[in-house]
Amino acid sequence: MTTTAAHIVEVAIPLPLEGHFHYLVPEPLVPRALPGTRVLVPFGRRKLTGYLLGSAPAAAGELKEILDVLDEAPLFTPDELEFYRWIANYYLHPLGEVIKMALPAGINLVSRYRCETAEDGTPVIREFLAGGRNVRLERFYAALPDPPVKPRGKGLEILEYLEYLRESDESAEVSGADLRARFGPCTPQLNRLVELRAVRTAEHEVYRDPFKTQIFGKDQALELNEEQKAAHGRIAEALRAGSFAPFLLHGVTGSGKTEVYLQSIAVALELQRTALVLVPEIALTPQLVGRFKRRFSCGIAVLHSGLSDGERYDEWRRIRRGEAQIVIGARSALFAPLSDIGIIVVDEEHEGSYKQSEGVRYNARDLALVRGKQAGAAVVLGSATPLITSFYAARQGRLGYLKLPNRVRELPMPATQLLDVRGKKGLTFLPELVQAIEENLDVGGQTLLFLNRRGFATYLVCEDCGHVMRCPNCEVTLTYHRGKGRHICHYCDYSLPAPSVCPTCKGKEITLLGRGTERVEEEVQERFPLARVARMDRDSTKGKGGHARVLKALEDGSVDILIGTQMIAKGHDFPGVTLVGVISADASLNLPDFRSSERTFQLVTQVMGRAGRGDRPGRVLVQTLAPEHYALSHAVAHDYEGFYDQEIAFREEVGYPPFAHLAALTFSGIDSRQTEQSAQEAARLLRKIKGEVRLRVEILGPVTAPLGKVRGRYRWQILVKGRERSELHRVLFHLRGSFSHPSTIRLVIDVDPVEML
DNA sequence: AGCACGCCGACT
DNA sequence: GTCGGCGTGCTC
Repeated sequence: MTTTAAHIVEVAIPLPLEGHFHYLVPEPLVPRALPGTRVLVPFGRRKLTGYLLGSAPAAAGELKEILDVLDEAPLFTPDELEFYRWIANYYLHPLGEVIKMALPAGINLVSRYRCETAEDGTPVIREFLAGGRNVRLERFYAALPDPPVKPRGKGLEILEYLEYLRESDESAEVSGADLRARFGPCTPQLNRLVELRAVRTAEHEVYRDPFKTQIFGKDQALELNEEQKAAHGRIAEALRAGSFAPFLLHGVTGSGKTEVYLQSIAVALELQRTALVLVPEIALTPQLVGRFKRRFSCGIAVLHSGLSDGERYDEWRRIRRGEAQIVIGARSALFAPLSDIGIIVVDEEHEGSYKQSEGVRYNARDLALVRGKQAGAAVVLGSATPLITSFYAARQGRLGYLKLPNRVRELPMPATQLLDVRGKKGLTFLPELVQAIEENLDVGGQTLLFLNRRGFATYLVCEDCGHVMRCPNCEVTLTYHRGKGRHICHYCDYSLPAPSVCPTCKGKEITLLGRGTERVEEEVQERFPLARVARMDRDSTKGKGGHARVLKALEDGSVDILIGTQMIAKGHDFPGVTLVGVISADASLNLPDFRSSERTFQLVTQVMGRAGRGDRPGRVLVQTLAPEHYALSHAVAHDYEGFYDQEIAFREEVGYPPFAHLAALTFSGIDSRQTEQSAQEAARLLRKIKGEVRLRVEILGPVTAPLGKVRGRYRWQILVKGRERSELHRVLFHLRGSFSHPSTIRLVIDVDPVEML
């Protein structure tokens, strides 16, 4: 046995590189070089932070030595590492980058170079390390007994205050920031007090608490109805059993899902376990955090991308130290360093915002199941309109199915009606909708008008030659935004000033076809001049608080009619809304995406759910060119089962399996001669698939010819959106004849992990 | 990702 | 003559 063998470690580097690297650990660092710590390593001619994975048995070649161990204690546990490895493997992403993404931002050291001028005037390049931890230290003050001398003036006031505190608590300390808040600027006085030995001082780490100044009241568990009790009972039973148990909580809008979450979490806490709650958007966290703070007296941490690096790091440390038992946040909260998780809630599990689409591409809804499995936790996927995938998994018995078919407090579901707009294309509102809005205004109810198209006109046609204005990059039609006075591409943000001349015939007459929210807002104002009208979409809510401002106006009743895009469909609870009008349900129905029916059903159901949540019943009118489409007919009938049955049948028929989030293509055991054939077959299949496709391409075997950008890699993945389909064809083209020996190419698609657990 | 090495075009 | 363009290759 050699002594050095034990001192070889495996290190993951946060760079887009396959594989890990091995280093020697110098003797003095051995006790500190634990798995889960960050280490500073020489890498090429740079110094980088890597993550120590564990000891390695032996390694070939010359090894470099670790320069330093950067942490006193591991940042991640073996369990967490296992989770990171799962992610790296599933999403084909380097482990080092996965770990970096999972840990709070801004704590890594990297070498940088700086040009300095030496004393003799010659420039020198100095290497230094940038980045690093981000702990806030604050100075605390406490009175000492029997001060030898007392100052006068403000100094005396401060001293008397500190002495007063000391009487009730020997160890009472006050931060400099608190003293300055109380006494105004007083740094010189404080320094003087320390100098006089009347006050002692110490530095402590402090947390930056995003909710510090808010005061929360207390509330109590609400009475559950029968279905809520049944759902809660099954979750509680699973928690007591203590093993992995995934559930789909299918509760109609307004059915009280949150109360089920709260009471289930209470059970987990009683069992001394912790809880993780994921919400789709930052905008929804404050509302929910308030509700949790009123209900629970334990530590609650919040994690989302709206926090500063410092705040996030502080919340992370609180969680790691076990000072928070509940974590609430957006998708990145999935990586909260909670120990012994008992329950993971994924609220509005159907929301697309659970997908991370930059860097490590992951879906927090999927990974919640994986983390839950590893932790032996209950995982509750909650939604009024679950993913087809989830519903299918529930049917197959892979997810426990918990149903809340009724609204709480015996509120009825809104009365709904489809309005056929065929042959009435010029009208924004059919007479029935106009009348319903008038009636609703008369009785003082609020109205939501939903249209999933921003801007003023969505289709710009030249009167003279019929040319349609399109984006030169994306081929999509340009949308006219009256507010900005520009023609804008909603795909890439390319824009032209308006009014524009026709690019082909230089004609000046451009007809504005198609309606966006801007035009609907204008029409509503013309038609209902006395109504107070507001608009909510990406354009009208730009900047911080824009979103909250519109919602506040709706809440306090200063808006009668709100026009908006899907933003208005999301989980807000406004008791004053009694009428919902869908201007056109067709925009989302005709998107080139194999999930357009699913999306439309979800969107229409969600927006319908905003109606009648208060004391008065709600009414919904849906205008469409396709009233017999099953997504719409089932939505307005509140017939979930019917819709899911039909959609699952459709998926099976067209070959988009209902257990896959994306479409599936698998090619295995292909040798060089079959490659061309398979590329052609893949291209043919891909033409049939609409929407987004993520392909994992694995080549097992030697690659002998250049493969464009992917040369030298044996595994990679490509995400292909509709308009990038040609990019995939290019890659597949490159695959042809690239293998001198029989190889295996597998093109695999994302499958819901619940199918694999 | 960086950073070096290397091999060709337009510059003081 | 060399400065710098980015193609290619490597990092324990």
